[in-house]
Amino acid sequence: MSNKSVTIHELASLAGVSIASVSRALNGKPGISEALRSRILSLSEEINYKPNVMARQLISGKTPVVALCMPPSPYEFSDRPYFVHLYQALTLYLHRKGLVPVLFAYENIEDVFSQASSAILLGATEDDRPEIFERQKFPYVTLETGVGASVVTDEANGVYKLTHYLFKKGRKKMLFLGENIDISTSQARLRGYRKAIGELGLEENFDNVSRQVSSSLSAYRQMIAHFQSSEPFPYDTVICANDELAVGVIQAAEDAGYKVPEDISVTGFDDLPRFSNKITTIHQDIPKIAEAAVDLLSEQLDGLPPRVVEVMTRLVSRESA
Amino acid sequence: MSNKSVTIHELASLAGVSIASVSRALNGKPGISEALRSRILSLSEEINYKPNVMARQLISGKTPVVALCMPPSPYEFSDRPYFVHLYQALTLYLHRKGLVPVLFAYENIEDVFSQASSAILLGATEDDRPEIFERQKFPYVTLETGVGASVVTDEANGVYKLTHYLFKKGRKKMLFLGENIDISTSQARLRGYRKAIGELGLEENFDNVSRQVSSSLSAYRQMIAHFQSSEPFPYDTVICANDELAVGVIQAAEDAGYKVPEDISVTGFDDLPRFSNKITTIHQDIPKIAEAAVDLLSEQLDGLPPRVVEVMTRLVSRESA
DNA sequence: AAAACTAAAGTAAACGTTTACTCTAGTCAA
DNA sequence: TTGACTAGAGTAAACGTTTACTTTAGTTTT
Repeated sequence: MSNKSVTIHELASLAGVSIASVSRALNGKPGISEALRSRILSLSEEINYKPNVMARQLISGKTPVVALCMPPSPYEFSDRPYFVHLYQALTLYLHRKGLVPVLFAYENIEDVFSQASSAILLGATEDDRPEIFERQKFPYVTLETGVGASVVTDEANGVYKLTHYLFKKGRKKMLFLGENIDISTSQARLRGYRKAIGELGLEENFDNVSRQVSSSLSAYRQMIAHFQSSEPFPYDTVICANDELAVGVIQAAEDAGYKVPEDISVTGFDDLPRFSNKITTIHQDIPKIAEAAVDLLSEQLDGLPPRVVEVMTRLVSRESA
Repeated sequence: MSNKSVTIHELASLAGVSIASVSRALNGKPGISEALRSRILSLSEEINYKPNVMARQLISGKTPVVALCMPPSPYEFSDRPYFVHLYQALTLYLHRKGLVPVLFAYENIEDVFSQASSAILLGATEDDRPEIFERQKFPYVTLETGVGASVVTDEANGVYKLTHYLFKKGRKKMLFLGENIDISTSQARLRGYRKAIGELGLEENFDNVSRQVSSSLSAYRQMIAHFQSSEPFPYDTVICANDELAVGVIQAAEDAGYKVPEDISVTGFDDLPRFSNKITTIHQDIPKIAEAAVDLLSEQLDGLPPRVVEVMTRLVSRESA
């Protein structure tokens, strides 16, 4: 475990060639035989050579700034805890790759082109940012869109498994509570619920919390209204599209005199640390998502064709269901 | 407006000295006369010389990573919209100074020492992170603590002015609604209220929302309870310690049949874009705060003595009061 | 007044790459 | 067979700093 990292010179002398050849091999530049190129590439792999980012920057004259483009503010909130965790993981992996993260608000999208050299788009499932980037031929990666270079999670499958799990636990009357159901990530979650409900032959019920400044508060008010209008409450389970909604639902249920999970089971989605001690939810592997996004971005910068990476979710059973 | 930025060579030849002398002058290194040093410094200022960050990094062998340390999660929420806006502004200014931002969760504080070379501590008014950093002699800047290198805002004065403003508008029975009143930033806001109330000879009333997963929801429930226990509501104004609380209070008031601002005036604090169309609030100049924090950090890295910078707040009058 | 020291300045190497330019040897056309 | 061409390799300059080392000249010591 040497502290000093290996340089292009060492790699070159190990391969018995000049540093120019190594550089050409590594960067896919012409002027080198395929035989030598692949020999250098595998040797580089073997001794775990990582090009020094600063030397590269110095010669190219620019810092590789990656714009972390936050979601449209009122639509999907940029400060949803899920996104904040993602910002954190992304900055870490970007830094490890020698890329410099800068956060950009949705409103400042035009600045991205002048101030950054690539971008990761968060919460871009519905807006037209991908088109703008496409038109500018600006390298970018999206999350959850599934087109171009994109990281997606098997959200639908997560809810699907959850619904089956709840059924096995004896739940029969399940309500799906979505938020901003017109955006595709909400729809994916709903789709998973629908598929399971169909297979189980149960009645399908869903309710949509309209976008508001506070998800928890909106869910709370909606559920309170529910409890007041129909007594007793006709469902034994509320499947929420995210953890914040679940928090509001649980609070509402308790305020209305119901016991969770005895009277009503409540589930979330995301498994955010803030709530993680209580809620049965579907875990998002945020570090893995971030890592995949950064890898895809590197590939974009290397001119490789875009691809879609899928990250799996995992059911986490806790006390709310 | 030349595109190419000026290098140390040009500066040196303009001054008629060698680049070594320039470097020494700029970095406060010994081996140069005071006369020459100040001449170079002022010339450098004049032609707006900015040292190339990448060359510096290359020679020093390390990237200047700045840890953006998020607040303790359950205590002050790392995803409070105020902080998210701050992250954004901070990454921008750090990048402009050639520093690389990486977000760190409160839990990962130990990683900071191995992965970063300086830090900005957000929401560090109560926890012991400053002490840890002090002990490690690790360069850092805090927000709102007022000790060491720190950016503070005149929060108390903001609420003070707001209270006077409301009084002028004819309001007499004002309730202050704080959140986590044991943390110093909440206390500063309360202090401003108290001072004004004392001067005006009014009755002092304050209520504290205990920390919960959702500020808006907690405020909402607390106000609903208020409305139910005492009818009619004994206050004509609710001064909230932040915008999120105000959202909950306004919603609660409307649900309880009160009109805002006719029956009850409600004010916030922070002036976050998400709410900015409606709420009378106290504006925080987030870009200026971020810039000041980054400047202080640079000074720390240059070995300058720590100082406290104060950023002013501004009353923004809108329709909720 | 010469030797020894020292402060202030300059010179050049180094950091780890990329790339323009040069060299070599093999291939091809005439 | 020779000259022109070319693919594949090497050499060295460049990017903009910092810093170890050297030089210069002024000051002190004896």
